[in-house]
Amino acid sequence: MSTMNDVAQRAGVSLKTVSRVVNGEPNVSEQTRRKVDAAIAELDFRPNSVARNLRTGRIDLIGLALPYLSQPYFSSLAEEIMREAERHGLTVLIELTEGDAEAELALVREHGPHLGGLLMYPVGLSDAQALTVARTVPTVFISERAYDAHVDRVAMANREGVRALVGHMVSLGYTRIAALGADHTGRPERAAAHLRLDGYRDGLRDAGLPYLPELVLEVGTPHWNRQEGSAGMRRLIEGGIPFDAVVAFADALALGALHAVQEAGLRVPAEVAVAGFDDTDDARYAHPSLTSVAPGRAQIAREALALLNDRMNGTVDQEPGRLVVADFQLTVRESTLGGMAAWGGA
Amino acid sequence: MSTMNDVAQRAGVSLKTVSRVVNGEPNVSEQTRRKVDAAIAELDFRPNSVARNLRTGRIDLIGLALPYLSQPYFSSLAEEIMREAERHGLTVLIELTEGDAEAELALVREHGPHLGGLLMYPVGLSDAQALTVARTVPTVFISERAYDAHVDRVAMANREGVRALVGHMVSLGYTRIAALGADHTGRPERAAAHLRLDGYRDGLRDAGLPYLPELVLEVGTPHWNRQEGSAGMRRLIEGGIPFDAVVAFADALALGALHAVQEAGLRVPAEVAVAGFDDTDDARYAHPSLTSVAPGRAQIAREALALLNDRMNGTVDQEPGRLVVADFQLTVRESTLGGMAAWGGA
DNA sequence: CACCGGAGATTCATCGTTGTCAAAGAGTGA
DNA sequence: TCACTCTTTGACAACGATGAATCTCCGGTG
Repeated sequence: MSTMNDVAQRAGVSLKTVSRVVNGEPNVSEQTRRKVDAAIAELDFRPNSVARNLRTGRIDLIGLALPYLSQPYFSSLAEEIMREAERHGLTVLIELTEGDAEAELALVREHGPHLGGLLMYPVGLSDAQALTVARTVPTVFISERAYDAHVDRVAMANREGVRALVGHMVSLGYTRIAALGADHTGRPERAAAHLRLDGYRDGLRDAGLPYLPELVLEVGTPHWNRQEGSAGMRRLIEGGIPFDAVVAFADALALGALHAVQEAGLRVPAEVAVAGFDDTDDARYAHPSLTSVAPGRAQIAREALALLNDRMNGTVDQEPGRLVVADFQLTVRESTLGGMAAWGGA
Repeated sequence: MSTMNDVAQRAGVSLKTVSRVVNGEPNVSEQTRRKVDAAIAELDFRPNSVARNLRTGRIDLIGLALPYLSQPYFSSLAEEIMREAERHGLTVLIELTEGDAEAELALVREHGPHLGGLLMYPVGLSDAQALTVARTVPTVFISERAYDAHVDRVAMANREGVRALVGHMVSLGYTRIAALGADHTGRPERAAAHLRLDGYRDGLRDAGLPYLPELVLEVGTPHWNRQEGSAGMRRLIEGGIPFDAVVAFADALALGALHAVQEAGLRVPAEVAVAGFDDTDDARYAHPSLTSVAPGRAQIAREALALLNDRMNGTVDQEPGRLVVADFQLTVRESTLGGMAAWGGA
């Protein structure tokens, strides 16, 4: 590992001049610059970011706090964010919270002060705690839950997305549309479920269809998975309640529902249409491929980093928190259209 | 952000004494230690790891280079590794290579010198390049491909795992067992496929069954996914070749196969048994739940970090590379047993 | 009583950079 | 030629911590 000093000696200039060249500062003659560049190349010198960070106080390392990595939505979000961060010249440090408020706070206490910024998908954090986090380190939350007005947040178009999904179903002639994944506990960490249910109601209202509580299925676990989806759907089927479409609030639920429906001998989409939310890879590869709301992951990543960048540069230091809602896309596949695309098509 | 200096002033001792206390060094009186601890608590002081790293040259940050995060095997591996690293007091920096040798090298050139160590799941790296990487930074490869004898590597029991899987099938009475996921290109980056095929042959030989080339299905893409699994299985079915079991070399392939088999009207496992490799969550939640070889992810994480730790401490500096093969477990579920467990069990 | 050993604490230099400030050279106008 | 810019360059301190060397007591010895 060569240092700036080595480069300086080799180029026959002072250390500071090398620093100037490396950082593209002005007031270096073309000739010197070339000499230094040559020496840098010869020694394969790379500035020591540790030392640089120490000196400047700026850190090009940002944290990304997620509950899990093993769930498709989070791993693909992480991928997008890492790609976007690279464009900003930032390195991403992923931290797992397992959805525990304690861990979320501990992480911030521990690493927060030594991170340039933090992107966090909070789960257990209360309003007050979120504020604490944001005061420790420049933070942008990626969350469906509305926090106190003083923190920045990027969210999905939960409500509009499901509304559009219902509209899509209606336009295809389905009228008894079940909702899968509702939550009636009202707990704030289930905000996504609440908003999506609102969207479901909106969609029905748009179409002049009645809201039928018996078509609204609550599921149990805190995180939506296939088992829950399948179990919920079976309850509906066994209850003998007629339905011709299912809007699931997550792809995992939809995939579970798909199974239960097919297991019951119903054809998808001929007899029952199924759609999900998240547009994960699993949805694309399902059989039949699953219609889903793509929440604009790339845009979420982009916006989150844009907001964070502002915070890190102090551009918006005292502003109240900003909220960005990403655009969504309705990705229509076989599970609501039938026979139009080969299995596996996008 | 308070510094050691602040703590020193507050406690009325020298900066170095604070350093001693923080690092648990001897030769500090109990009384002083208490004073310092109190000051640390009052100021909520946390040592600046950037400065510490600069001074000591030791870095508690290790890289984890993976091709993707969005594939279940990798994201769950990453989770395990992060958990294990925490136990060693290390922080993990995940880097994505997209399976490109160029990116793998670039990453090492760029970040390598400033990382304490590196865990890498190489894809495109040649033998010579792997050695280059290992010389840049203490490295442990997690890879099925055998590299040059001078690098450390942790691998799965590819061959033994599939062999056991075939044995399991045989013990249940299946005799025409198809292999899904073979590779005949011989390209070294497909080592996993080669080893698993070897295991398949071993299993047949153990049982005294003939190796039938028409039951061995090659798949196309570099990474195994459901579409490929399903396409391969359909070729087999349409070819009219009789079979009563499928050993897929990856869960994704097995899930695709499951669909194709069921689509063809065959019951699993009554008429056809299906099993995979990797033991991902998807396998557990599939319908029927999928028998799979669990490659010992936790052990892989543990061993990889143990090896890396040695390298980082220079304990084994000049030794030739070491190879650890993790134990595997055969996780038997409905897709080979039938009717014994409720869906989603195990 | 002078001397020694050792625990407990301190001072000073240092890791590899960047910010500040001053010095040296080059060019300009009077 | 001199005073005065403006550009280019360098010396030095500093970021926050640790390692080496040193200093200060204090009790124990001969």
